[in-house]
Amino acid sequence: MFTLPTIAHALSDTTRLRLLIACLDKERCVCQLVELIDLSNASISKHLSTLKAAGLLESRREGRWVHYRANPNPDSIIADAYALVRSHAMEDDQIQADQIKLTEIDCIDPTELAKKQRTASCCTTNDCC
Amino acid sequence: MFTLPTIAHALSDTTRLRLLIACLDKERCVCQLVELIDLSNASISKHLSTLKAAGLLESRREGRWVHYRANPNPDSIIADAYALVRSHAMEDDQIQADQIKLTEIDCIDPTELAKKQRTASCCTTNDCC
DNA sequence: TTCTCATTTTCCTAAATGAGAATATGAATC
DNA sequence: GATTCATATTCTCATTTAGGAAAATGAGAA
Repeated sequence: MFTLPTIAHALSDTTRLRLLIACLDKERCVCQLVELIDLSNASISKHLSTLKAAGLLESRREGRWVHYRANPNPDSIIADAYALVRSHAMEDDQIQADQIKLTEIDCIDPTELAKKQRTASCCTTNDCC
Repeated sequence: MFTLPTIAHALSDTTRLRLLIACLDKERCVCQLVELIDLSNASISKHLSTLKAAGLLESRREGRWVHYRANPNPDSIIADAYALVRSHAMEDDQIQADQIKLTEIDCIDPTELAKKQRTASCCTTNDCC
């Protein structure tokens, strides 16, 4: 089904690795992941679809929101990929910072996140508008 | 030491995966690997250096020949990568064909291989010269 | 139906990557 | 020392990829 080169390619990008880890133990909606990672929603969406195509994430639509999570009943190769990630990526500084930020994001109503992202679309770095 | 994204990137290319598997259980010189895979020695050499930089292969020079092999005392992350490869890449058709071809290559004197590659440098596909 | 909105897709650009030809390197042999 | 030879590196070109802006999609709300 899923091949090692495809899975390895999905894991070879640090942004994708961060996204996967963010969804390993908890379902996340796209706006939460955009909040975690400082990239456009278009980029996040493309990375998520790469992870999904590799079999590392699955998605579920709920109204206007789409939630991503790790596969709870993975193939053997996917399970081994998860194990590799859990064993050898969690001690990374960026990943640990992400874990902290995710606990903060969990405290915010996703509707608030989405609204913030909507209004900040014209200027992401400075708060001009 | 070696990071998951770097290792995953090395494994994400099928040519590199074939090279790694060819060197998993047996040391191979570059001319044997060029014989296995229909690419220029420049390309093979670059892929090998990528694998080496990721910690997946090590090299040993013996006179004019350079031999590559998997690390016999790997870090935990490298060992897990080897295990992933052994568990989930060996059933691939191309890999199995490689295994057969490698047994044939093992029967040929490397000096013969090198000579053949030297003379065939101008036309790899057809035997015009 | 029309509007709003979260997400995805399309389109484009800039940077990265894979490939081979030509050249360089490092080591044996003459 | 000059030459030969196995491999590595450099250079260039074609293809792929990451990124954002803008348009499209799909679903609830008015």
